[in-house]
Amino acid sequence: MADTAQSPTPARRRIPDAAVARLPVYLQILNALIVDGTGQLSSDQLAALAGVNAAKVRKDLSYLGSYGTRGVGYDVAYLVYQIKRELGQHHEWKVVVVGAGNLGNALANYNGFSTRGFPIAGVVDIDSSKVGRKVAGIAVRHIDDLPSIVRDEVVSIGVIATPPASAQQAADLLVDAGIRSILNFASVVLSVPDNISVRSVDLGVELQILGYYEQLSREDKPATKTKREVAATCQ
Amino acid sequence: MADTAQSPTPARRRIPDAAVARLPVYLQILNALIVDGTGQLSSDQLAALAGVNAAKVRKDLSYLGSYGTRGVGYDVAYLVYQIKRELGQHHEWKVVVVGAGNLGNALANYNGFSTRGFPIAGVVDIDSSKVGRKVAGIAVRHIDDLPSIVRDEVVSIGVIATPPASAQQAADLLVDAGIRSILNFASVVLSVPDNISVRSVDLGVELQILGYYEQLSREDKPATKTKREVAATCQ
DNA sequence: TGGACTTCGTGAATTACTGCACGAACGCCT
DNA sequence: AGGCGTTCGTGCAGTAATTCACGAAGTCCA
Repeated sequence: MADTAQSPTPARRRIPDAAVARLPVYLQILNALIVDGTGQLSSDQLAALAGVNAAKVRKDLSYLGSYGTRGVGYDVAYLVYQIKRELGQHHEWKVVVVGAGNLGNALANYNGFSTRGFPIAGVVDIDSSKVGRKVAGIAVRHIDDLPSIVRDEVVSIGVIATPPASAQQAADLLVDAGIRSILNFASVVLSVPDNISVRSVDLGVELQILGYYEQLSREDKPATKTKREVAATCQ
Repeated sequence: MADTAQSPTPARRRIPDAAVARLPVYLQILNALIVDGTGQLSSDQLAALAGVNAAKVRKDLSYLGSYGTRGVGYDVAYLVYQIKRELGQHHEWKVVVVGAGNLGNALANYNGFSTRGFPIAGVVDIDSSKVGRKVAGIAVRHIDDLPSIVRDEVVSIGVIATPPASAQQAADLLVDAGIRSILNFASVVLSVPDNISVRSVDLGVELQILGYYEQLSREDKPATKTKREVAATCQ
């Protein structure tokens, strides 16, 4: 998925990476269902909502323990509780954003962070002219303050929203400040120590992947279709 | 994967999905090397720069054809040419952005789109008060104009940068307008016909995945380490 | 020219993930 | 209480992806 990522230090206890990546999606769906007042649902229903196979849902959930009821399904609220526990979402993880440009701005203003348990402890930038400016109610601070922000606010995750040329430097500073989990939006491959987790989201890469499949489908259509391919493509 | 993604209609000709996701990364690195004046490089070197295994690099590149020279390595410029060909990057794919909020703004201002062959043909929003405002030199248009923009500008890819509640509606409109590839930044699972490719990037999900591994590493450290896990975690 | 050295390309082995299929457990209804 | 229908949990087979390991093909230099 989302997918472009350096391997996030798979210190795997037991849950497969692929399942870990799906649990937050289930969680998101279940949270929405709670608002709707849904109390129970089956793996079939959840699978439909998540756009995956029902067996996969059951297997993914089974990594958490046996929390379903045969003949009935899963209790939504309880499942939310268990997924949160497994993901470590029972307490908040504070986030610091490096880079107060367009993207940093958008990220700071993005509600999804704080509402999903990742409050923004600070936004820093290397450009002194940006320091002091307010972003989503938070004053931008100078990158030199990074170590003290991380220490004082107990920040766990660093988000890199700098231009590509500064991203490695930002990563180094985050690591020096004691951060061990980095979400990188710059389109460069970061070099970090082995015990640091990095996930990279590169918008350009995502588009290029889409472009590949777009091209593929265009090649397929006009050509005299090979049966196999058509079977896979058509609805 | 960037991970979080609905399967992008794998109408696979031959290249495995996992390799398709890595080719853009290689391309990015190689483009930077051209600027540096590097003419040749080995799979080992490229692997180091991409943070992957050398055998994987060779296998990925072998899907393009046999363009390396034994004993020497790969010609950077030629490799760039071949990867671009395979990814369908020899011509540009136009993009339309739906949603002119914070994220839409950041995306429109993001250089990586146009410089990597994905020029923005338009930005649309449902909110009339935003229509006409300039975003990165482009005037925001009303979402009702979407079909004509897509038709007139020959747009191939739609980017959804709306609030979650409007994302499905945006997807429906994009599909109706003839778009078959969608990059979704809203944190909802979109429901689209089978012949449409969707990739979803959910910032919250990315953080939650990081949170999981962060928690995992914290559990491991203080505990009396199981040898296997330590071997996997330590540098 | 020939031998030493490098590096690619790829079959085969390994590992990870998916999806099926079925037994087990539960609720409901009579 | 017992049988019926539903849905979970999981062993297993199949598929996809990764990694190893080695032969083939090239360069370079004496």
